[in-house]
Amino acid sequence: MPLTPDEAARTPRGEETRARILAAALGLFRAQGYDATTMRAVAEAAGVSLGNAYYYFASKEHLLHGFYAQSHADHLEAARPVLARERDFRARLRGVLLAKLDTSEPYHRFAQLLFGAAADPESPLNPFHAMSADVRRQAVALMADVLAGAKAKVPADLAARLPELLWIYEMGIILFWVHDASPGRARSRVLVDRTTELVARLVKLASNPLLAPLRKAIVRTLDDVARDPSAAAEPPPGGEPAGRRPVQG
Amino acid sequence: MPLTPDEAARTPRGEETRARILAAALGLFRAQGYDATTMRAVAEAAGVSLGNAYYYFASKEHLLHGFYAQSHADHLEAARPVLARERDFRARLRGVLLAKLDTSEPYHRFAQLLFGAAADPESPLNPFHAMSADVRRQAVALMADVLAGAKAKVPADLAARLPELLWIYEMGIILFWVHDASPGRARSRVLVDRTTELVARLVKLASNPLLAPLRKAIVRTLDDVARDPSAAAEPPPGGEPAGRRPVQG
DNA sequence: GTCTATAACCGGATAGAC
DNA sequence: GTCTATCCGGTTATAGAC
Repeated sequence: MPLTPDEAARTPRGEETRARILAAALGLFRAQGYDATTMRAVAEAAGVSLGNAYYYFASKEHLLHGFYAQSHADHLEAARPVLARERDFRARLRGVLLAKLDTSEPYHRFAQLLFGAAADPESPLNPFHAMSADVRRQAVALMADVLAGAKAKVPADLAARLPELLWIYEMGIILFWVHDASPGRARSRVLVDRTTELVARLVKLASNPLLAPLRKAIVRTLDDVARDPSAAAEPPPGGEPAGRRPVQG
Repeated sequence: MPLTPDEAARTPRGEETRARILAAALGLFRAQGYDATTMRAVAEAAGVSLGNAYYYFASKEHLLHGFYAQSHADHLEAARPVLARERDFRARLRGVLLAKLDTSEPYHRFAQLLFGAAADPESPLNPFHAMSADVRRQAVALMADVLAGAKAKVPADLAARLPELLWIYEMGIILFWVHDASPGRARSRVLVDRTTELVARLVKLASNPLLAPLRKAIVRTLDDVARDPSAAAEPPPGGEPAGRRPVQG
């Protein structure tokens, strides 16, 4: 049973075929959405057989994985100038989030689906899931950068957790954006505008000695809880379980 | 084209058949999960034909709708004693959330799927979606009750928004719970324990005059944003669109 | 209006030959 | 690595019975 060469040895030709399939899929997803795009259409557009498409991507969902990577790369690129220019925490945060919305806009319809898959813990696409740990780490790292490059003073205990908190906040923004039907997603941009200011004020408040007890309580809770919330059952060493996702979809 | 009698005229016999199908589905979902449960199996377990099952439930997803209703009814029931007994805000909130976890526990595996569907704005199951507005309203109403029955003093502007905020908080708890693989979902219970205390402290702080400007800014943002975040395109009056969910799934 | 039975369509996924 | 053939299950359609 030759499994798909997900991260495994890749020949140059295989690599090219794989890329062609992914590109075809992303193009169709963007043009028609996810459901309307059949694996058969993807295969045809890529000029390969249906079976061959499945050789490279174990399921239709796995094709979405390529989207995450692409999306984050685009985001990094768009955020670069902001991070280079701004030193104010709020300005950095705001710029990075708006960059996220900008780069995601062409995929708005499609992103809804992503969020659906992302909420399913069994899905390999779930950002909490081990397989996507990489994507999540990178997103958190970006928030760490937002913070590190700012002149804001943040208590050490909070600073350790803040990037993760900001990432969760970013997820919330994206969730709103996904549901946002306003023209040009204007309301999402307003939301970023408003809430980044609030976040900045809260972070500033966190240094207030009067609020130290509360801050410490919050950080302690985070510490206790942050031990990988998705520490799900390890996959049995040396092989896939008998059926993949045997129970839930 | 006779459509399914969703809210429409129901004869007693039809009502009974409908209930039998739903019960069969919920049982199978709970026992085997969603994917593993075929519509054919549901029909067989309910003692009806496949066609008949589709006569009552337009799609497999629609069966999930029954779950929301059942789940909330169970929650209300379990929360009743707590709400009758406790007057302390934090105790009420904690009791209600733990009741939610308790009543949801048998459906833990299955609930993951629900969350997947819930994140999809096109899905009729999405709690933000109009079709489920009812379910959401009820959940928010429960939180309003948590607040109203408590002796806590909350500034009026915040009090108006707090039930919704608490509901979002509840959603976050559920999201964590869905991903919680600890035995007996112990970590989720700890999370409720810890965070309800933090929430109570925050609510108490909200009355502090020193923090009034921040509170007002937050409430104003909420007011501006709360104008139905999912005000998606109205469905064309007088009929279903040509294809349902033509683009996204 | 409620229901059965059956056949068919469609698309995701798999098996096994080349 | 790639293909063709096939399976499986959600969904639809039809035709008719109570």
